[in-house]
Amino acid sequence: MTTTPTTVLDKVLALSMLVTADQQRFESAHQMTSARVHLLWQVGAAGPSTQRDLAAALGVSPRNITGLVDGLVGSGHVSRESHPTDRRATQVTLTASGSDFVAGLVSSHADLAARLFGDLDADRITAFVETLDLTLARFATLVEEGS
Amino acid sequence: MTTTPTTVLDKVLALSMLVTADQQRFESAHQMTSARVHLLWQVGAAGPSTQRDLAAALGVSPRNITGLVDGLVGSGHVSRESHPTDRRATQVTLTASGSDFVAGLVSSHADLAARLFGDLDADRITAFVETLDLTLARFATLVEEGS
DNA sequence: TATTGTTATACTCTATAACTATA
DNA sequence: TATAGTTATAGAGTATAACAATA
Repeated sequence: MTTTPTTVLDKVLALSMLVTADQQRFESAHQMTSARVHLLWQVGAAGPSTQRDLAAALGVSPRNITGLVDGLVGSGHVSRESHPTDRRATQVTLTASGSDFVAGLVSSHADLAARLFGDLDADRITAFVETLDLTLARFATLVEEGS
Repeated sequence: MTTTPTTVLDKVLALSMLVTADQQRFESAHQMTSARVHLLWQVGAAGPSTQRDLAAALGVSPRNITGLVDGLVGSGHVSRESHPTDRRATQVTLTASGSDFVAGLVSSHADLAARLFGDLDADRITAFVETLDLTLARFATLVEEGS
């Protein structure tokens, strides 16, 4: 029985889709959308950020950030604070409720990872990660060739 | 150096995101959106389908399918044919252009898979797929417990 | 009476372009 | 002159609810 490259890729994508479905359950349970969660995650990771920085980090337009922040201010997850040195800019900051949400997100992610990979042999994990690293490195090579 | 389960999961997701980015390049090169590609892929896999069936397969509302099919009829990728036995229903069918597009999609996917996994040792591939299968099986267990 | 697809309406995410306030 | 964010406008994807034609 030979395993084709396409089969391997499809299994990776199947796993990823299941993880995505899990995230969506978390989101709808908290009446939150993916775009807003992404923004909260970013602010949680980078700390208070200007909308400009968030637009760059999320790869969307500044106008889009305005709308997402509007929604998250409305739901009480973030606040707009004045920038200490640049009066044009605002700093998007997590509220207590926003911090709680991000903490829940992180722990839900860690829980899932632990239940998926926590019981596997150390050797198996090592080999698995090695293969992933090889593949990710190969992607970088492809991008160089492609562009 | 210990590898945490979260690190493993994040690498899987990183690979998946790169694949997704590759798909998006393909889509924008063909002036196509993910939702429409998904519908075309489904029709390619299942053959001519009612809009009802497509709604169920894609997990979206029937109304949504109406809009997607409208767009794909406009771009010439599908046509609405009358259902042979049920006069309420329409059958969404690939045109020649739609079939070409799906064929391109399949070969692009296979190409990427070959470049990512084609040169790896057979042993490494076997171990990798085994771990993926273990993890996917574990997901099924989680879902049973969860619901 | 139930089902298929459409019209009506609305919300979220996304984009570009023009504008205001600052730098 | 350039930059940060907003208003204006538009389009795609998504949803529910009401309705027509057909089963």
